[in-house]
Amino acid sequence: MVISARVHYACLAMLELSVRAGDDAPVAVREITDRHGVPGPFLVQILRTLRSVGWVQSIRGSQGGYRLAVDPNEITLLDIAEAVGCQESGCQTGTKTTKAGELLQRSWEEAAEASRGVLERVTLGDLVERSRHGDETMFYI
Amino acid sequence: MVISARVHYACLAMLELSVRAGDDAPVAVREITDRHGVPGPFLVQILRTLRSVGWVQSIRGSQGGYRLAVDPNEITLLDIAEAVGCQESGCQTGTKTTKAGELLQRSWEEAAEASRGVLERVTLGDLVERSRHGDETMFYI
DNA sequence: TACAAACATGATCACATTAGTCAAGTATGT
DNA sequence: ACATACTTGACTAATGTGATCATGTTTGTA
Repeated sequence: MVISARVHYACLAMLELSVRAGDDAPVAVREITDRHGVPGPFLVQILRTLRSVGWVQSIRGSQGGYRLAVDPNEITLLDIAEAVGCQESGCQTGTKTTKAGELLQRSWEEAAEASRGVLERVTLGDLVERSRHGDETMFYI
Repeated sequence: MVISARVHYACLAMLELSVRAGDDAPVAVREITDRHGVPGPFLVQILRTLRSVGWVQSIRGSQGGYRLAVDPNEITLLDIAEAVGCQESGCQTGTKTTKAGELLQRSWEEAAEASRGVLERVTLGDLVERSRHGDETMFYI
């Protein structure tokens, strides 16, 4: 599970749209880039992807922008990461299939599963909640 | 935590050297590449790194090769991954420091920590053990 | 209707990393 | 001496990522 800038930006955008889900007016790309310092044209690329999976809706023309098209409680960080494309750490090398190779491969998969497990337990709704309240939770070490 | 081919190969080599730690003769690069199908010159590069951190010893000349220089029970997969260099998924983007950005960053770190946790609980000794016995353990889902 | 705001789309680029190769050199056992 | 095997440094090719640009289309508003 590699968290690229693309994934980070996508989550920032989805989070911003979640926070402003109740607004009448859609959110312009410009507003997101200004607030979070995300490069504009790059964010447009990412929003296109998010639209193609149906999580955001775009409104064209003047006063246009983007709007969340799903329930923030139904979308997890893992969903977003997978949607905008993060390479799985599958590590497909041309190694012969040996016992050692299999054992290692299994460990890599367990590790990947562990991090996926964390990300699939965090929804946009959770983060909106945390950003509004004091955020005293977490760090259950 | 990205598991690159380099990391995979490094672990294969360390595992092979662990299994044959009791042998009199050192293990030639050629033997590892033949057994596991790892590209030779690339493995040499990796072994150089492993030697620089003191985990393997090289014996030059005819009948030379490599030998494990540490206790297999003291080295974990995480150690090896970090030694041969795997990029941390720190995701340092130029985003402004916003509440949303911080919350996300914290999630990325928790996810990375989870996968590191898995890898730091697997030692070379464990894998040697598993490869010798039937390997009925694991898959604690 | 004209215009500006704002999204749509496709092409393109620079850069870093990764995987892998090559060549020339050095050490050592037989 | 000679073959084996490690040493070292430079080098290449492919890939992915982050990012930009130009051009087009839609739509609200004066």
